[in-house]
Amino acid sequence: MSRSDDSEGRERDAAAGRTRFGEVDDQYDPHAIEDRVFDYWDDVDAYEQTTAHRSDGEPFFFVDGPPYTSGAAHMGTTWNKALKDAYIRYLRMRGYDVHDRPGYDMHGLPIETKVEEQLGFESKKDIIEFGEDRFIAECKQFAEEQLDGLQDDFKSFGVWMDWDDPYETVSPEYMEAAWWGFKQAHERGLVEQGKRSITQCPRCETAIAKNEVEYHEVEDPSIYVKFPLREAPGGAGDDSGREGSLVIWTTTPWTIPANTFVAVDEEMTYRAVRAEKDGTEELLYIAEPCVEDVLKKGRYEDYEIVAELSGAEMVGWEYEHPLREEVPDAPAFEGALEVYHADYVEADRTGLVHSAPGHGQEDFERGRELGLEIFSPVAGDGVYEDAAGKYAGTFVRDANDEIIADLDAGGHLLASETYVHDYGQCWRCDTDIVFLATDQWFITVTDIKGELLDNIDDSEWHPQSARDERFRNFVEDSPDWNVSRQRYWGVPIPIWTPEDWQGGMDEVIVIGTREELAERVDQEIDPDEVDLHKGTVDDLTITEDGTTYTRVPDVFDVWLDSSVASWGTIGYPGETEAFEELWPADLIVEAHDQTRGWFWSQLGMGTAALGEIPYEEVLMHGWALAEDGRKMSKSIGNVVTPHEAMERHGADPMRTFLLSQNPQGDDMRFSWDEMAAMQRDLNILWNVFRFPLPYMRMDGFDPDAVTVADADLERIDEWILSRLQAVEAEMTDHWEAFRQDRALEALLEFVVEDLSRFYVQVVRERMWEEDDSPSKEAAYATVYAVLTDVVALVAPYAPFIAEEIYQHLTGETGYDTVHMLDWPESDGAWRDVGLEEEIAVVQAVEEAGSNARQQAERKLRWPVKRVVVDVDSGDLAGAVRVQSDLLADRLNAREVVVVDPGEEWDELQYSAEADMSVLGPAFGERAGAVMEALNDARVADPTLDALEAAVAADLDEPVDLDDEMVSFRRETPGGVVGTEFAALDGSGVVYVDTTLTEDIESEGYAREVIRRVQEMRKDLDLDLDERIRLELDVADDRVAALVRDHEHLVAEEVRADEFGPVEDGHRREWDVEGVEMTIAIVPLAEATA
RNA sequence: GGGCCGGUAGCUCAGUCAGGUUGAGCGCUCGGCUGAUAACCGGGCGGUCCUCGGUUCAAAUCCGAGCCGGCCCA
Repeated sequence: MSRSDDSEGRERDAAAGRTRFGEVDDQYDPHAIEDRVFDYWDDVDAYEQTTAHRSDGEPFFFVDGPPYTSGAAHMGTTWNKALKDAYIRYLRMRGYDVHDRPGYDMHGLPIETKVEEQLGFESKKDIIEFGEDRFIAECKQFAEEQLDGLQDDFKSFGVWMDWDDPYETVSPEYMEAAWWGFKQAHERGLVEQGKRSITQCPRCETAIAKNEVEYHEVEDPSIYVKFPLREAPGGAGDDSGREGSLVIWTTTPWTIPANTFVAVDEEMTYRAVRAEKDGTEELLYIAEPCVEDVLKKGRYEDYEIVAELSGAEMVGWEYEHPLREEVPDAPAFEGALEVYHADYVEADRTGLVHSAPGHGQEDFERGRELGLEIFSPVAGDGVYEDAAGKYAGTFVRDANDEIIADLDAGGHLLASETYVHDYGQCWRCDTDIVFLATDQWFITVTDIKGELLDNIDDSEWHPQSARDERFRNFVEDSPDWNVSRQRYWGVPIPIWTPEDWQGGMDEVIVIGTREELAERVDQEIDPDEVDLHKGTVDDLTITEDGTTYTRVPDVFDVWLDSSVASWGTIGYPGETEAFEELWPADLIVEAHDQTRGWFWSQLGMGTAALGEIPYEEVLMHGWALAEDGRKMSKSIGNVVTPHEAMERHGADPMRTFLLSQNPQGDDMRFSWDEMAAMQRDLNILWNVFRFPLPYMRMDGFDPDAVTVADADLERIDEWILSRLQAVEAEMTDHWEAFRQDRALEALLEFVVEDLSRFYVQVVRERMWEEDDSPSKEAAYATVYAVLTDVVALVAPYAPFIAEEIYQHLTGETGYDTVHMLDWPESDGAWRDVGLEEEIAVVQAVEEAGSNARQQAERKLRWPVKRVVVDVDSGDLAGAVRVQSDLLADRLNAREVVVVDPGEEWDELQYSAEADMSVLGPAFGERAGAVMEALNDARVADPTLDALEAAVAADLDEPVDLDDEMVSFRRETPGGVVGTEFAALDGSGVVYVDTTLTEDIESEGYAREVIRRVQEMRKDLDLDLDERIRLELDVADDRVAALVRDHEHLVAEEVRADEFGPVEDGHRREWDVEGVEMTIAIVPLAEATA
């Protein structure tokens, strides 16, 4: 065994990681361990060995949800990856060959926006000037830089995935997977182009997904507008028209040019009111509950109700467009400018709703139902087109004031004010969104909704309720999927349309693979080399049967990219073997925001392309909230970065904290305190591990020669092994139920409570024995067996400390990495429930005994004469008897006495406390005397009879007592304190007799001396087996004599071979319980040298 | 505005499905231990179980309404 005291040498040994029972740091230092273990993993190719070790195992197809490559990993991403890493490690230990390719989502508008910022761009025009190809190249470079940063972040806390070969959504193979999936959907007839009301960012000039819309407070106009009802064209005799106006309310004046109809609720009651202002009268139609408010807004002085009618009666009424002069092209087509029923009408504001299918989403849906044309005179940049007449060329929001003024001038404005409400903005550039009806490409998932809902049932979720409530609700309500974006950095949509295309999907060409692309395009391309981004494919044309097809200019919504990950990550359709073996995914692990994200997009795409849900099991975790319970946010200033957490506590404590959180749906609240607590628990593990090392090293313990199977185990050894089996079984159950947090709780409780606080405390003395003994070997073998299992159990949580401990325990004899171990199987042969119960009794009795000691103010160092355990159950009595030696040891008692159920400890007496409010009325003038007699009485049994006898004897006359008059109190003999306890199904009292005897004092003082000598040995940093010479001067002669009586004990415990004056040694003055002592020690080797 | 989740000790969370005297860790405090020692152990203090109403002999738990936080949708 190499022992080297220079730190350099120690580091080298540890880095090699192969020195069994080698020296370790006194302190648990997570950072030092990480540094060593990272180097060590590199040296032995730990990751590669571990994956190779399982290559023959049953395949397990895990699919990594690709994080988006903008910005660094935050606490949520870190939690996510820690969970993935822990489950992958666990699955590997269970023997699976786990697919662990990480992935990155690298396309999309967010990256374009960041790059635009970097380049100082303000609109699409800047991109076109810069050059689309150059811009795409910039985006690619940006995404790759971010990817490198994320990889480093994930590696830094020990995540083991296939970092050398991540799947990237920008690679040709992956983009091909998207094309292929889209083509499958097309072949099922699920792709179409159509107008849809979409949320458009006018700055980015593209549709953005609904979940990319963020809502913030804005102040908008709030106007009430009168739409004049159409008067009868035929004059007075014609009753097809009517007088008066419909009153509508809107916060978007810019949508009024596109007004197409007014919506009412058929069921609602409306009123025609004749309102008067400045001497003129107007006839207004308003919903009944809104009349007062509207007239107040319009500052009308008086009004009368002319008629009351239902919404149904108003349907079909016609009105004039209020901006006809300004916008001559405003809707006038068949069916326009009429009143219709709509579900979205509420008795709010006016109860009549201005509806512009070219802008509003609900308006659009209703307009389509009604078969109305969709009029949307606004371009993608939010600027009015020519159809908007007077307003053409103006940005819509800038036109609000002018429109309001025009409405006022035309006599249509009833009231105008402002309104503060939440309105949607683009999440990347904060520009207010506009609703537009534009041409987009869709996957019509609404056509296969039944199939989607059926397929949900093929997946198992944790928690299952998320699937059945949240996810199902979302899928039921989901509209068709708009997959097109009018941008640059994305997977180009692989649709080629013929010249003069009329919209029929039979006439378009959809390309599914690079091979097919190369075959069909007019240009010469190499399918193995071709880049599929816009720069390349925009120039490709297809000519078939004399018709030339050109590609549509759009790219895919970036959500489509990740939706194909389950086959993209295994190279399908380019490679088919892995797909056939693995697909669909066995497990995915993401946060609950992905119900509308990746969980959904994969279901949609998987069902559209392959008719199946692409994942079988989902672990859905929550978000990482800040310590204040709110989300971490730069603006609130409550962000904690993983980097910061690791700097403070290290990777293992951070991981362990994250993994101690319930992974099923609940948000996690970050907590520095909890993370520190995890570090403390790992520290206890560290101490448990390093405590026996010096002894094992000194004795040359060989764990391969002495195992628990053949060692001469003591009961306590069998107990800890039994507890270990119980913990292993419990942990496995929790892991299988996706509750690694509960498994961790069980493990830490075992390590802290059973192993550290109990077992190690009990076996310490066995390890201190200098001579070889079967008992010591059994203790070594037991600790060794427990620790080697514990490091396996802790490995998925804290891979670094697990590795460090494992390498020190096994040296050259084990695997090159702890992560190659199998998950420990609970071995029933070691299980002994009766023994576990027995020790539980010992722990309960010890706790009560310690409490009694504390009350008696007798510290543990001083022995007590005896401990009496009075119990009410035979099981308890039996357990205490069997374990009385252990108990005596734990409580430092000379003797343990059991009082069986049904028996009384004969030294115990009872006194009675008199209740004068009862005694008074009963005994009248005798009450005082009775009370005194009662208070003085001591009886052996707590019964009224005994008490009556005692009182009668005292008073010399009989008394008649009842339960109401007295309450019994236990009276222990002098020097005895009792504490109650409960264990198994019984209870009892532990009495500690602290009566001092000369012998006890002698040992007590001797132990005081021993403790102080040990501290002085520590001061000198002496080796464990260093012999010393000891000088002892005690100021009190009596105490000096007492200590001398136990000189042998002192000599043995402190390894003092000689007593007598010490010169030039280490000398200290002590105050022991008020007695002054001077102690001096010197190592004998030094003294004789 | 709607769906889902959460609100229990100063802090982090169990307990809620299946109603029966609310538990643990951390913190605080008092004490103990002393070759695991810059560690460790024990005792104690500490709760309108978010609020209000209902069901019930009995509600943290079941029901209804509301408030606060989170995610998603509008």
